[in-house]
Amino acid sequence: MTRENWTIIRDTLSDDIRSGRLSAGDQLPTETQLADRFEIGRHSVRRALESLARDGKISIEQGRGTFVADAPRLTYQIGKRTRLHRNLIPQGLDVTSRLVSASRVSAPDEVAKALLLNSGAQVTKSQRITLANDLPVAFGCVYHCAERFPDFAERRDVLGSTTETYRSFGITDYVRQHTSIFSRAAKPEEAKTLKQHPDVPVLVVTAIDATPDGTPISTSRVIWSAARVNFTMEHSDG
Amino acid sequence: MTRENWTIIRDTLSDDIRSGRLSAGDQLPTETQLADRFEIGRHSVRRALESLARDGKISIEQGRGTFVADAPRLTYQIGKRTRLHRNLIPQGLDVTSRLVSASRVSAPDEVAKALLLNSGAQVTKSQRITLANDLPVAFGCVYHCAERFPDFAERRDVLGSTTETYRSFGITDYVRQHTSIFSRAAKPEEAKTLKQHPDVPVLVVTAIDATPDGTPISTSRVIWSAARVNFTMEHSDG
DNA sequence: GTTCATTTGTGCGTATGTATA
DNA sequence: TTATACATACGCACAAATGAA
Repeated sequence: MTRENWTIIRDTLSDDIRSGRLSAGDQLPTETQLADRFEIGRHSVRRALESLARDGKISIEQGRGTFVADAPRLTYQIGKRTRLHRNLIPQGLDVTSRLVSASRVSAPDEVAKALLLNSGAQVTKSQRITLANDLPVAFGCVYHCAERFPDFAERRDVLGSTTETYRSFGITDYVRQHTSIFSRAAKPEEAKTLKQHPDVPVLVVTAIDATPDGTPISTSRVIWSAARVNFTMEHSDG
Repeated sequence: MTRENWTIIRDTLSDDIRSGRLSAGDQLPTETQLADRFEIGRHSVRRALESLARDGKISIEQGRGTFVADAPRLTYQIGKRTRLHRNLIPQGLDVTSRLVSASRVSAPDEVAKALLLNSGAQVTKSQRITLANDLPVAFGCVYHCAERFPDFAERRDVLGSTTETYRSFGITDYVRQHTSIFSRAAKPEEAKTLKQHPDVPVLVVTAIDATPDGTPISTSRVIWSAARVNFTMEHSDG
């Protein structure tokens, strides 16, 4: 079994990145240059680059070039008290979360079920995107019961934190009740939103938050870049 | 922006599978036949098939052909009391777990740290593979302190369950203390072990189990097929 | 056990489209 | 507008794995 051509260049570049011969943000040679240097076809070069892009090691940008990725994989802790900012800021990342759109819709079946509402009840839908050091890492939407939280998205945008927003509705504490995670290929729009290569998969995280007595107050569905996140869970009470 | 060729065949086949026009286990036309039928090149066909394989919808086997996947995505519940069999049997899947190898090694740094042992302490390493309906879904290894659990792997193999094995060591209860999950591309051997297409990513799950008083008793590192699993977590105490 | 047809895997050359600066 | 660099696409050849004759 002889070594395949494309794995040679993949491993060479991968080593160059790990060892620091290529550092974050550096531009790689063009595909044609790599093909010439390694004396292989451009198809093989592209295959190697795709493989590296899928692992988040490089970023391929049409018309510009190929660059060593500069975003470290961030750790996101899921737990009973999942809080975005407490979670990500300690890693030295500049984390921001931006409201993309807010609307009022009749609840899709899964949402109604999660929030214990009648099928088709009115809910608010807030779409948000989360960036770490200006690079998107996740985006998705949160649903709230429209009757109880009529202007959740707007208040959240003004107050700057989910915890504060709930407080403004008289809810002093809330906990994560349920989380599910699975992996799938990214849709083209998702790859674009996350500014990642179309072949990088995404992790779909569905969650339900509730008040401490167990009443569900929100459900969310967030698409994470699989190459840029690492989930951890502590199963104690914290 | 016109539609790309390869996405047409991907979506056509994907629809055929969803609608039941192609059912589990069916053999797809050969790549050449598909290229002829859709009047596109074989490269585009292969690209579409790879995309479907990455999502676990089909299984591509060199020398045999391409088949509609017949394994449903299983749900694995992670929680304070994670138990393999209680977890997977209710889904109507025939779940088996087989010991691949057992050995005694000096603990790698991460293992020593997780088990609160001195660096280089002796630990037992059991490698196991888990199958659902005879198809591999995960494989990995569990480490135990060699002093406290000298023959864990062998006892586990005889007794048939982890819970029973711990009981034989005088431990009547244990809980999941910590879990972490991230996604990466599969290594070629991993793809082979999981009998999956080389481009399907894997989810790496690292965990620490402990007695209820918080003393760690084992740490594990399990590679899951990203296309065949869906993790869920309940954050209550159960 | 060997040979052979079948089917997927790897690889190269080439042409053209599209995004970026 | 132009040049550059990545994206899509086709055709062809040969390698490697499988299974049946």
